[in-house]
Amino acid sequence: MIERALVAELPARIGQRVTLNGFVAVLRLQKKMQFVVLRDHTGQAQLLHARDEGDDQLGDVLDGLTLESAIRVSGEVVEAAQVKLGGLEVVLDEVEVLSLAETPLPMDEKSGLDTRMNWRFLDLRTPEHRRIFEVQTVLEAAMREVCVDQGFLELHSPKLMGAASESGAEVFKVEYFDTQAYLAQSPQFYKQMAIAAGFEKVFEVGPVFRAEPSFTSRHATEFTGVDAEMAWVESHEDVMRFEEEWLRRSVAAVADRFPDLGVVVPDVPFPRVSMADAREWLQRDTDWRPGPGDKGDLDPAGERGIAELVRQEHGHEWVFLTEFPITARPFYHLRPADRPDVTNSFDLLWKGIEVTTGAQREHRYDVLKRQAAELGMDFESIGFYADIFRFGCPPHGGFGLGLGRLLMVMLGLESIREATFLFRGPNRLTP
RNA sequence: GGUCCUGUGGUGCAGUUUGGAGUGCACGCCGGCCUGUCAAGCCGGAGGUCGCGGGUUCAAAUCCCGUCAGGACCGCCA
Repeated sequence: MIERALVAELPARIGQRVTLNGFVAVLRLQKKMQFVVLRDHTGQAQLLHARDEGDDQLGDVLDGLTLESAIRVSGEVVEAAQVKLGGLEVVLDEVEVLSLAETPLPMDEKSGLDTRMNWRFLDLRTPEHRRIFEVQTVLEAAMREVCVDQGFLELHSPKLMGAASESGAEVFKVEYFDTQAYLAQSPQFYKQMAIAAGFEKVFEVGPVFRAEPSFTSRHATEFTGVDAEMAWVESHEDVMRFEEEWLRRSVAAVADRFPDLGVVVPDVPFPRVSMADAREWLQRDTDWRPGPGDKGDLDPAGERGIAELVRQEHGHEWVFLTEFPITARPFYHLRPADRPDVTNSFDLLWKGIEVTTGAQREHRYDVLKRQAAELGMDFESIGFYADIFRFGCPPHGGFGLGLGRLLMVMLGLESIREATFLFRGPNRLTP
């Protein structure tokens, strides 16, 4: 393979002949002077060719270029203070068109999000869009590193299931030979199985599937979930203490690597507000009121409202909402002995967007069975799940976090579609 | 699933209220001119079943009904 220079290295290679690979970002072809801007994943650089009067094959090749074509070029790197792009340019002696782009391009930087999604591979050539996934990579690596530091085992639980995983509602059905399978809505039950297996602390980063026709800027039918579960917890407070420190370190890793993003590394502990207090606070200090069909929790407007109140009072972007009423939580959330109307549970909001749900889980077989029955569920029919609690299961708790949502809030993106390599929603299965 | 908004050359828009020839703008595309451009510039050109189907009308991008697609908020959630 030809030794390839990257645009970012060019300042250190002035006076040398280099070979660059990249896309054609700009063409400014004049009669005598031809300028091309080449873009690789590290930056953009101006290429220059002064046309000859006579036979000029190189100039002819440049004349045939189109925007976004993939090219390989060679030439000398020269200092050129007048060049606005980095004060240097490459004087070409060789150009190879590796793949000529058709014209015109089906989208440009002004295109709407849906058009951009249709041509996502072109959209992602934009440096700012690529950046989202550079941030994701650093964020995810940091999350994994903290977990490994803390002795967590990484799980890869199955996504094909014989029975619906969590609530039993809104799961995708798929054909499975001569029977039916479901796509995992959450690794919830498998994380709990790992706890029963004595794994102590586990986490998983993987796809989850939701068959909910949700048309909002923060929902997807397939997204990457980051889940963690810990054994021997005293309450959900232990889970929150882990999560806030885990996030502080993970966000710090991003802020460290990408200082220009202006990401605020949060202080710990994060503010905590019980659901009951949050509702009271909102009704006292804002015009928020419970809507019809109120279940004792908050709607998105309430979540934005409480986040704003917390920001004013504590100067903090994050808030744990705790002690959700049992009406708003699934049967397996643990209810404290002294307050049977609430659960040892929490949501975590960042800038008013829900990024996490967590809880201490009910680990006592008989209690779990009773709570399931109260919601009209036959606990034992959920197959293997009931068995987890029959042969000694540690008290435990954990949480699930939406990676795309976290990125979306972190980068101030308008939609989770931007924070997802290839978005999947109710009306989008391609590309 | 509910409510509201939007579909007009390749892209992004204006035109729709008050019906009158596919009218306009920016970018892109094609051709010409152009020694240093850098949001290149100047001149010329091509490119449209106005999302789709039906209706009203002498006449529909424009009004009405249906339908499809997209968006915002709600419900649901991460």
